[in-house]
Amino acid sequence: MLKKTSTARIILHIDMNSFYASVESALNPELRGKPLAIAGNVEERRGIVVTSSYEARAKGVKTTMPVWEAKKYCPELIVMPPSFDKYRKASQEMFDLLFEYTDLVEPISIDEGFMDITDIGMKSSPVQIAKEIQQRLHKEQHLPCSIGIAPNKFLAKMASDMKKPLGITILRKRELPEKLWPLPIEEMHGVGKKTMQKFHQIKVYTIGDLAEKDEKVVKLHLGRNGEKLWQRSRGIDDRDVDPDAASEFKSVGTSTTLPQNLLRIEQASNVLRDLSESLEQRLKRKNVMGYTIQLTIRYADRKTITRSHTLMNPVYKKEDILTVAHQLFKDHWNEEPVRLLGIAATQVIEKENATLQLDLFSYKEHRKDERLFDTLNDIHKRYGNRSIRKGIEKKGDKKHGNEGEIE
DNA sequence: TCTGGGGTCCTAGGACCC
DNA sequence: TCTGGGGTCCTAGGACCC
Repeated sequence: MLKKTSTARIILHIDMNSFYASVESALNPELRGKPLAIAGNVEERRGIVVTSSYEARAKGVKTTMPVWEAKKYCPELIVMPPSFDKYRKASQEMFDLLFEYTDLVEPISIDEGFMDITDIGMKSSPVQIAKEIQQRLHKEQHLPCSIGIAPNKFLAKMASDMKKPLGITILRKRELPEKLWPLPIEEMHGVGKKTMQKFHQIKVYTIGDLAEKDEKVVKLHLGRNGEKLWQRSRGIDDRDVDPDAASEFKSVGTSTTLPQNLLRIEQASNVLRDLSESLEQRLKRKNVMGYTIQLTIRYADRKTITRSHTLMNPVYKKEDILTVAHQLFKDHWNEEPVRLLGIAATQVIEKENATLQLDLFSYKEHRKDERLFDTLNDIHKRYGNRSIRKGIEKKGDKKHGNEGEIE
């Protein structure tokens, strides 16, 4: 009997085309066939194109382009603000359809995901399955997608990119020299501007150049990331399709580019209050709490700093978030004009688990020192995390030694 | 008077513990 | 007399992706 690990896998990468624009067109047929862009606050400076229809792209409209520039290329451009609730709903329906085929679906973002169809390819071929999925998404939900079929995630992802919109591309290992290797190195998933420059320095301009390079040379110049990319360029990628991977949030954050640069602490306080409120809403909806609050400040020159503080107990309430964020701002703002402010909760934990751990913690610590229930008040007084712990340990030692310990 | 907002992962140093 | 070595947590920044 063959070992399961030695069996070649069949992985699909489903990539929705111009997702936000497609959802708008699906819901409003009058938009179909027209140049459409989804963009943020059009009046203000943050108005940039998030997604555009293929009709708009044909005129030169590109993602991240400011709206005024996009309109220069395409005066008849229809510009709509994003409606994330609609997109989330459409995304849910899209993934529901994928889950009809297998449980091995891993959502990667709102508009793309992997499927492992190794074990369902008996009755029909992988291409037939991909075609059926593509046609059903198109007919039932009016949403176009491209699909890549390959023996691993990396190649499936590269394959789905090769033909858009509504493409289906198979990428077999033996086809790498003619299909993958001629591509410029910056088209490789995981290679951005900086990594591209590093590759150019060692005369790597295509994915094929990388595949043929000595692994040691690549490692020397690019470290572990280089090693990983070298493997990928040769079609090696063992990562599993993990349906649970995306369900565990690691951080939740919210940020805003200000209409005008901000100069006074009172202005910052108002913005931070709004951000804290918005973050509370989002944490509530996801049913999570965070141990660490992180503040982001972007200055007028776009230099960006992050400062964070980890708490003894996870928080989600806007008052608690604001207290920490405000303190971080006071401690670290260099008084130069601020372009953007953001607050994120990291070290995130599900609320039920948090409550459970809080109870255990409280029980355990309560026996040592009642004052622990005032953790957040302590933060008001600008206690650091460590000083709180230290203070309590000392007190506990004096009072009862270690007798309060459960473990 | 370009360049949003949501994330993830990785690295690296210092503190601290054993 | 000279300072190990492994492990974890916290913090900050960088790179990348959609």
